[in-house]
Amino acid sequence: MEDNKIEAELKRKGFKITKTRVSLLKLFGKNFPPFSQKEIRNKLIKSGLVLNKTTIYRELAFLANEGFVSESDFGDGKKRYESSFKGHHHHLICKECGDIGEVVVKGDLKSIENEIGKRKKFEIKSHILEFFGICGKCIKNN
Amino acid sequence: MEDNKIEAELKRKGFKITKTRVSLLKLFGKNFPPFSQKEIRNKLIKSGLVLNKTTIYRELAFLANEGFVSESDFGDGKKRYESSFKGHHHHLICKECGDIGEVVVKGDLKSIENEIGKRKKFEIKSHILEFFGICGKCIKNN
DNA sequence: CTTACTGCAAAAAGTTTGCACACAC
DNA sequence: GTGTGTGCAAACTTTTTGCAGTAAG
Repeated sequence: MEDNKIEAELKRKGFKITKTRVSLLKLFGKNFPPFSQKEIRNKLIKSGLVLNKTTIYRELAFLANEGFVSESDFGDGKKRYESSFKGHHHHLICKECGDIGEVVVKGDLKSIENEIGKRKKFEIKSHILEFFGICGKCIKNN
Repeated sequence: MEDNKIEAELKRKGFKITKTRVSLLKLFGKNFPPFSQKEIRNKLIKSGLVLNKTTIYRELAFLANEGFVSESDFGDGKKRYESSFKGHHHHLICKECGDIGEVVVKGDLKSIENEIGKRKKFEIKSHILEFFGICGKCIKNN
């Protein structure tokens, strides 16, 4: 979805087009990895914007609620945010250099979930799945 | 592994058998779900022990480091700890009642990892995988 | 008696809240 | 002008650190 369409939808719902909102949507448009509030804020500051961290937290929560942003968690005590329009994917987190890659897990996971659902009588609605290891670059450098 | 063997191994390595250590190992022996530091501490307090939270954090980190405890994260801002001797498994977290079930995901995940490793040139060492949804009990009650 | 372990208080680090003010429309 | 959005300070939650004192062996 392009930014204009997003803005139109927000307007239609009675929300306003503010500089925070626009700058975040723009940032997320640029093929952004899942970044923390702090990283996002620093990016914005570098581009000349001054925004309070509270504002960023609130706006990220808002955009997540509206379905434009998705949250992820790598188990290191902070939330990460990225565009929802990338489609459902998981991450490859390099323990050596911290680099974050994306990976789409093919149908297999769905079938795992179906099997578990039946076996455990549990209706699975969502999941967290992240992979940790060593990226190609770091394997070479060893 | 029984507690006596664990204690023997710890002793061999020059560590001491303290009341904190013993009480945690006992607690984890009893088919315990992944609990947070606070929950663990409350359990211990109910059983008559008084332990400082710092001590518990430190001991959990120690036991995790020694391989007796494993950590998990459900993306809600706190770590959870359970016995390593349950074997590798994942969790079914009910969004309705908070109940935590366990599930062993069969070989499929390994083959997914192998496929991703080749496709992405990434050496996968570990993963986080947790499922969220509605448990059988809560489905009935709706 | 040695050194691993513990408790306490304080600090970090991430996130949330309350309230007065500002800005979009 | 109305209601959404923002900034600031302060609170809250989880986790970590420093250091003096305790206890296991």
